[in-house]
Amino acid sequence: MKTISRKQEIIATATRLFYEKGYTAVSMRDIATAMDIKAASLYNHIKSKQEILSEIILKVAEEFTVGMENVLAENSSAIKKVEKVIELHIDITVNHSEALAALNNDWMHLEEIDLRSFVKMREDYEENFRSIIKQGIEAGEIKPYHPEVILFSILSTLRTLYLWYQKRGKVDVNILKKDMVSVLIKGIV
Amino acid sequence: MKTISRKQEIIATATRLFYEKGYTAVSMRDIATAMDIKAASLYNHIKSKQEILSEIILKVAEEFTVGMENVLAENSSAIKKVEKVIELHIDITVNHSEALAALNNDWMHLEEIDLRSFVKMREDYEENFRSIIKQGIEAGEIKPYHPEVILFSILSTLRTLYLWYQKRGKVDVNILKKDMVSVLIKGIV
DNA sequence: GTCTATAGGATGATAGAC
DNA sequence: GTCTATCATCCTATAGAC
Repeated sequence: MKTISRKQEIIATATRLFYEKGYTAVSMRDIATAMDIKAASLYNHIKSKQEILSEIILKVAEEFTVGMENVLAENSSAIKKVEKVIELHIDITVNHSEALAALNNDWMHLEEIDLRSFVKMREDYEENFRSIIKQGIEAGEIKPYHPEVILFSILSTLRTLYLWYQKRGKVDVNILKKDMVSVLIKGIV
Repeated sequence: MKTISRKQEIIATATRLFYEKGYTAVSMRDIATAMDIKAASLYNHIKSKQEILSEIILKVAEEFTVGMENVLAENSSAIKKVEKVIELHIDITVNHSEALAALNNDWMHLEEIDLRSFVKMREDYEENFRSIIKQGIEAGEIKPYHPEVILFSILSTLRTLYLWYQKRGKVDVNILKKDMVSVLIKGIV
């Protein structure tokens, strides 16, 4: 078992503080104080505040991207793929619930290169999810509602799941998956 | 037709900027520049930055509170009440889409008195919605899924509707209501 | 790897002239 | 009602000692 590096410790502390107050409202002094060191010491491990944000957001964004690619690579029905996407969100929520606050609310404070990279990943993700739903409708597996409404309705629930997951005190993952799949899917099949 | 006061102009400008970058990332200078005046001039109309935030958030929060009271006062089925709640969210989204960003993401920066007042309203609102759903389940109108999952799933979609509404370019309200009600309700009845 | 000291600039807010 | 000038404080980040 490797002990986590000082850099990872900084990122973990920042992730929690960003979750509580948002990126802009948290100062380098806040992060340092929470670690019982001085703000200047942080710069021995990271090069800027934006780098911290970038590491938090892009790491999780890449997990979504890889997860979606795996779902697309499957040889299964559209409805089964939607189920897999729901499970992907739940797994990431369980493992990185606090990081999702930054990803949802503070992505616009990324520096330009990272911002472009993030927006691209998010757009691709939505587009992939959209085509799964459209294929499901064409195949007659999913009811012919406006695909955009279905996409938005499922995605907005999954994207804010981290807020609820924190509040409820870490429900059992498998029960969560079963119930979420029921509620989100039963309405559209 | 009364022309809007300078104070309302400040609030409208701040609402837009808070929507784009978040409360903490927007300075009084930013607000003033957007109005083509100097930051010091703002203080002739408002007493602090937090007062602006408070006016934005509490005004909309009160609309939700009043709207929910009207729904509860109705003599109708639980499922009809859920429909009315969905329509309430859509109406508020259409009329105050930018203010909903502050309400969703910046409420924690309210000063203490307003913070308490806001949290109370939000908790009461959720509790009222929860009991409508529970009554619907007891009456056999709503499927007996975990009420918390139903509550969260509907509420998180409605709460982030403002993001989607902005992006889609102002869909027709009545079409939006019909589609949202279908997608959100059909899964649980 | 952490510290003190500090640069250089932004921030919310006030005082007082016009 | 807006301005200029300014205060006191906070901010990110760097330099250099230990």
